[in-house]
Amino acid sequence: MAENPIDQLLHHAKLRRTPVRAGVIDILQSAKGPLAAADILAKLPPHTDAVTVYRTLATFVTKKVVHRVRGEHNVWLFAIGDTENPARHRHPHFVCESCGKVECLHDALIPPRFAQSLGVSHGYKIRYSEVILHGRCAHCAD
Amino acid sequence: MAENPIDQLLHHAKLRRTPVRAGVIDILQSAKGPLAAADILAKLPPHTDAVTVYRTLATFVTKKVVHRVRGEHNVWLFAIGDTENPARHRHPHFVCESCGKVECLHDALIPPRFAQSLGVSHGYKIRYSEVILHGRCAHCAD
DNA sequence: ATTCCACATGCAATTCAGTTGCAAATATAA
DNA sequence: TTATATTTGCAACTGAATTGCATGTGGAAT
Repeated sequence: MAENPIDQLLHHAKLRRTPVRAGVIDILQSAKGPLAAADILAKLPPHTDAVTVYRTLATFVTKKVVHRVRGEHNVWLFAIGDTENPARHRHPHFVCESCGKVECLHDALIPPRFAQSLGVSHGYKIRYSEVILHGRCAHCAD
Repeated sequence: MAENPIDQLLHHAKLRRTPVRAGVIDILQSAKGPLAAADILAKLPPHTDAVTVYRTLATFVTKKVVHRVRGEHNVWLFAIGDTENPARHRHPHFVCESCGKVECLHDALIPPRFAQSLGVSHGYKIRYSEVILHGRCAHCAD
């Protein structure tokens, strides 16, 4: 029972270690940004079942192992989150409208009470704010 | 050539007046919030073709007659926008995680330079900020 | 009022992300 | 090692949205 980082992550989330789960975590950990299920599937060993990947990702989202963002075309993209600190999942994201690249702005902080400052009607309870910045990345700008 | 509001809107957008276009505008104008293509289709006369509705909405988006928001389950929702003032399309939206209702926060203002304040990397050009507040509406709260 | 044609529509077929049901396989605790 | 709750794999399905193409039409030009 070697407690490498992946084992720790899965154990902490109370999930069994399976090849697909370990593979998905490994892929997301070395990814530069959020990936679509199809991208992840393509990086997994051949013949890996897509349904298993979808279910793995869904499980990871509910267990807060990963978080998901919407890409330009309403496709879910997944990124490793901070299991210890769920609030860390709630960072803004950037989408490049030219190359489609998506980035997590890990360190950006959505101002506390930001939602309230927007004038939500009385009686509404805000749980979290989804912030997606659209523009052009350094590579695609000008 | 009666220049009622719908005619004005279409004429301003340099689009021909057709029954489906007029119907979609009429439906969106009297809607309480953003609607999915399927909702709009359901309110149009029977046997209206779904493809026409999708194409109509796509045209309206590019002509800035309407704007679109993503609902809870990655489905596009459409709402009438301010054709005169495109910046008005860029308001925050609210999604109720309980009943699924989506609202335009027409009057809320995303602070100028909000995006910049989030610490985007150098060289990135932000075109607009997408803000979606998730929570529970007054009806679903507590 | 009539003509004409770029633009808009209708239909059928297709794509693509994601889901569901169920039987077989397997990770882990006992 | 065994027992069982979980997870996987397969096949079939759903639902949003798109595409190709032939037909129809709004409205400017005549």
